[in-house]
Amino acid sequence: MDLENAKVQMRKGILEFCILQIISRGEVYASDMLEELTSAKIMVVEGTLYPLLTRLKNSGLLDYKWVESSSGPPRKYYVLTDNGKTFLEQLETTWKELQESVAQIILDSYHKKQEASNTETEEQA
Amino acid sequence: MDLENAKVQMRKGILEFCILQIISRGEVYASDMLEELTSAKIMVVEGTLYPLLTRLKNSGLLDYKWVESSSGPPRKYYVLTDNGKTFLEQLETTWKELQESVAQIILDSYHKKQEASNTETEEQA
DNA sequence: TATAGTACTTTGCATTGCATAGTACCTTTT
DNA sequence: AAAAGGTACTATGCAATGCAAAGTACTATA
Repeated sequence: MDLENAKVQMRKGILEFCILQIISRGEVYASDMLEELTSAKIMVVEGTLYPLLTRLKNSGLLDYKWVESSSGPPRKYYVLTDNGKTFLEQLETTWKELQESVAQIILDSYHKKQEASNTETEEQA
Repeated sequence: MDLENAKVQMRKGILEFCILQIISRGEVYASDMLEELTSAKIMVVEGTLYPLLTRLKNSGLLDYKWVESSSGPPRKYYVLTDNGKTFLEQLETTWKELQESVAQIILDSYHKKQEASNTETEEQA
């Protein structure tokens, strides 16, 4: 069982949320998104990002426009559609709920270990 | 783009962590794990849980023993191995880091929207 | 013109949760 | 005793998504 794989799997499913968040700041193109993610210590590769952007565009959550670049090839700048904004809010709620769920499990584990520890102490006394 | 699917995808990758957490409390069998997860609002089905338990056992993170039940068929009680305990700690760190990463992205989005908003105000003045 | 850098596209693969079907064991009912 | 019901576990095809890698396209520089 591989910690690196666990990190990858944990990342799955939240990237969509993170990308929509980043795009919600305003027009942005793929390479900048990658930098933002990396800056937040979420390492993602282009083979992941581009298909994801395509999926989101095809689902009507994103729009894009081509913008000529003064330092290389043209860039695809993405923005959220209204549907995208709505969906992002829903994802934010979902993410919060998930965090709370996990926190509850951790807290319950802590309490039950305390209970078990107290029980053992009583048995020794 | 389906919110329910997004929930499923967000769940992927963290179930392993949640299950190890639950088992870290002490011996527990599958149905009780399902109840604990459901109680924390993480809805998981047996077709997910059992293969996961098998994978964790095969990876040396879990051990189990059969216990006769007074109210039905025998049950498989799982416990963490030492490797399992170590790995769980690593997963807890990984989860925390992921939360922080997401929080940073959200915070950056908030700040950048603020900047954009301030810029627009200045332009109007 | 060739090379380098940048941006985007494509695709096979690995992993994992879901849905579903099925097996097995024990208890209760007929 | 046999059948039905309840509980626990097993197996598998499928969908979804991130990774790794290969490739295309555009622009700037050598």
